[in-house]
Amino acid sequence: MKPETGTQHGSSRRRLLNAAKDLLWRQGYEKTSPQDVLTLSGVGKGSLYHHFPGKLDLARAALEEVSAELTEKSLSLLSGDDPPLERLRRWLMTPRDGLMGCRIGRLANESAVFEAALHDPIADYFRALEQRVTAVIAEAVETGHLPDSLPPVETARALMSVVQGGYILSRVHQDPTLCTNACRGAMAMLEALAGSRSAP
Amino acid sequence: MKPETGTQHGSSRRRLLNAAKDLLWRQGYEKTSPQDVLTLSGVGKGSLYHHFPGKLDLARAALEEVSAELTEKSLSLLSGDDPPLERLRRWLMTPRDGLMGCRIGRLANESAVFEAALHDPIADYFRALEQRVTAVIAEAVETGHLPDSLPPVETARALMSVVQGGYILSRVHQDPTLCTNACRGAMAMLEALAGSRSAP
DNA sequence: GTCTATACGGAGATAGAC
DNA sequence: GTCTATCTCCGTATAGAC
Repeated sequence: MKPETGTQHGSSRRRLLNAAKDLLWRQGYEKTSPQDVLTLSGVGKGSLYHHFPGKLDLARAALEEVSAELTEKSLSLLSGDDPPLERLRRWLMTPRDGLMGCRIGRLANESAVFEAALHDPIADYFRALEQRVTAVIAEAVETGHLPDSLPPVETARALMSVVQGGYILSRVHQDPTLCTNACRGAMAMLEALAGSRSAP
Repeated sequence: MKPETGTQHGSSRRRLLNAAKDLLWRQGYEKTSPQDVLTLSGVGKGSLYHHFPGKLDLARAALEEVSAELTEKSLSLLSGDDPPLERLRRWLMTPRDGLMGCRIGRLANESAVFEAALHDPIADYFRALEQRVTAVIAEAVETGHLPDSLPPVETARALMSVVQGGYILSRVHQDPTLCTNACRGAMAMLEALAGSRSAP
């Protein structure tokens, strides 16, 4: 295991990355200044520009780590020997901090993301997640757990959107339960679809 | 009709508001500088601070207009004499510019929104929309167009989240069709639920 | 009401000592 | 490698002339 996990321990490079990951989550890219990262990490300005060419490169390195972590966690939730609907529920209903937002999706509206180097780690996460969710839905359809009128890819995108949009509802109303609530609504739809499957 | 609609026409106050509405949509609040607004509107700095105490107040006034416009448009799409599912479809599948994002929801992740004066117009829109979508879903359930295992509020929040999250998918992959795609997925779920209703 | 000129702080980065 | 001092530019706002 790596002992260099906290914001205040490990090499300067590691502390910068950990601080950047934290601040990118809490404030986003544009709102996070190099000074913020230095203050949180307890590192001097010289170290930052020694290890990274600039703010953008630090953010990219941080986001690559976040993307990998999130991908592993999400795919893990969607894996297992249990029925596909159960796996979907485990992913959809996993506890989320609605007020913080998705560590990756949170950045979607920043210009830097739209144009520059931050795009890749962000898109990678969404791509990997979409593939897996689509596969699980397809499996549910094939095994008769969901009606075959459901298009797997579109349905997967709808479910991913529920999660991302749920964060937005939580932020807008400053109510951490709304994200979970939206996911529960989507889960209710899936269950109703599963229930209806065995009728005819 | 009001002739003062464009960015380059009307009084200075109106031009400032129109420019601010445009830039808040395209860049968000934090990224938009007073100078940006002045350049786009063709107005001088003095006029801005004559009509508004500062950037925040200008943004709030602009967002109040956007919120009202969006509320009227959305509620209108959800109104009519046709069946509730048809109204839901009209709202869900209305054309959207995925790359631009929701003019209101786009701001959810900005700190200023979380803490300050911009909160009210944003929350107002989401509140009004949620009420209406919930009502239409409840009507669909009561009239037998959707199964009564669907909780109307949670389902409404899920559908609103699909729209908001769809914008995020579009932004992340820089593909304007993904937002529509996610909405289509949600619509497919609703239709499958409606279809299953008449079976037993 | 509208403009230009000016002020001040902080963002982002560099220089160079240690 | 890490630090402090320094630099430049821009975001935000004020002052005061017209």
